[in-house]
Amino acid sequence: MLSLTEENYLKAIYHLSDGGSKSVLTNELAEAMNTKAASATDMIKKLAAKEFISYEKYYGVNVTSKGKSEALMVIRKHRLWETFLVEKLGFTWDEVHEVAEQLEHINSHRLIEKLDEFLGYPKVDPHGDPIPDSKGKIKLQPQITLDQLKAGYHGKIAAVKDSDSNLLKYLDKIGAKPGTKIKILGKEDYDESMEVLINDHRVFISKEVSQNILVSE
Amino acid sequence: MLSLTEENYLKAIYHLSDGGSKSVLTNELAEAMNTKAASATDMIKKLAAKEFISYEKYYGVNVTSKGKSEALMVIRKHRLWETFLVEKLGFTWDEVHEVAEQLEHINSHRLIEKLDEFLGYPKVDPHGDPIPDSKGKIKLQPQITLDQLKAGYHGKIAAVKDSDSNLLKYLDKIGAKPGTKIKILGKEDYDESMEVLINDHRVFISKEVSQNILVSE
DNA sequence: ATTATTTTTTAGGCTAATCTAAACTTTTAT
DNA sequence: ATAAAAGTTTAGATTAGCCTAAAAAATAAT
Repeated sequence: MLSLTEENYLKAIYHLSDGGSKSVLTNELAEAMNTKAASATDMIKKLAAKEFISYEKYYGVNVTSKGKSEALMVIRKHRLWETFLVEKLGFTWDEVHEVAEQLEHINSHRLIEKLDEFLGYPKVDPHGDPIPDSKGKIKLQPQITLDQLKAGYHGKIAAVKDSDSNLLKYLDKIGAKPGTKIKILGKEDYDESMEVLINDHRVFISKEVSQNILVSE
Repeated sequence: MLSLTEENYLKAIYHLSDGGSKSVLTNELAEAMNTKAASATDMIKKLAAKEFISYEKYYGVNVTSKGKSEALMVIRKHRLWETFLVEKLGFTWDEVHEVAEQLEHINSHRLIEKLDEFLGYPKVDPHGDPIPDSKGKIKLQPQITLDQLKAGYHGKIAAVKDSDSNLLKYLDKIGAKPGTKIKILGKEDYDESMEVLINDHRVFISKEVSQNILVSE
């Protein structure tokens, strides 16, 4: 059984490692957790002792398969709760993250299965991120950010990065929700800003914004 | 802001003091919290310093009005979550306590108001206990336990004490739910066991059980 | 290839919540 | 009214998670 803090560290490691595909450095982790490197080292040792990660001094950490499934369960809970907050309680998608950060640590297998059922077994959360199933299986979507594409591209918004509430508010304002069709009308070479078509509206977006929009097709 | 542990101690003090109407002794509190008296003393000092309780050495603690409203908010959350678990997720009433103990510590004013709305502003939880409103107002029902009454009494089950899951399972089995009519057919002087009529069924119950059934009228 | 810089780890301390054992108060019993 | 018992508090340790400062290792720069 992991403590709340251990769970948060493990989740951060999982995300920073892109789902376990690369190793994570102590400083990266410390920054993500808003702590100091010394604290991260302490926690790394603890998680390594419990075999959720593997760790070679000075060379960073890797998530074990045990760690992966544990992290995926936390992510499952987080995303199911986010879905609940938006679908059932009428939260806007920029409000949910903080609360879901708390709810994801509630420990009850039965609760999460019942919640999943209540929500109708959703496949993605309100930001378009896939929800791992009860076995921890997750559908990794091809993650291309909009900024990597050229004028003329058209496709669908698959997801948006859910880090910052202000960004989410802005994306909501311009109609950039998962599922919406999007087309790049033009791209400025100088700063990589672009004009896009969303819901028949022409919008100018900066590179900073286009980096946070994930598209498919 | 209270820590999770402080919140739990305060809630226990509130309950042990019958909503603030009597003082609570250190040992009582320690037992309720499954800790030792020394730990209870430490926490009592902390809560007293923060003015949630008043405390005179060796003579027990009393909840302040600040403490009362804080405790009532925790109880509000607990009972709303219990209602959610039963009404929306299909939990049985004997399963909810443990999970609600965790959920009651989620910190989000908005969440609890939205949840209340989603549930249709319920007045009582699945055990029949009143739910404090958003201002902390609670409707104290006349709390008479069945064991204090005599043969011939008839009335309605107002609530059941929700301490023990096994007791709740048993009460469910004999049909003793809040709202159900109940009549005392006979009472045995020797051990105060009684025969009662619930839903047209005659049931023998021990004093231990009748002490956990609260009736009204 | 040595030195300088950056990164990481270790050492030692702090706070919250717990414990045991000892000291102190209050209550009960003779 | 004093001694015994019960209850409470204090003193001193422990663990988890965090910190700063110093030491050690890896990387970069001359």
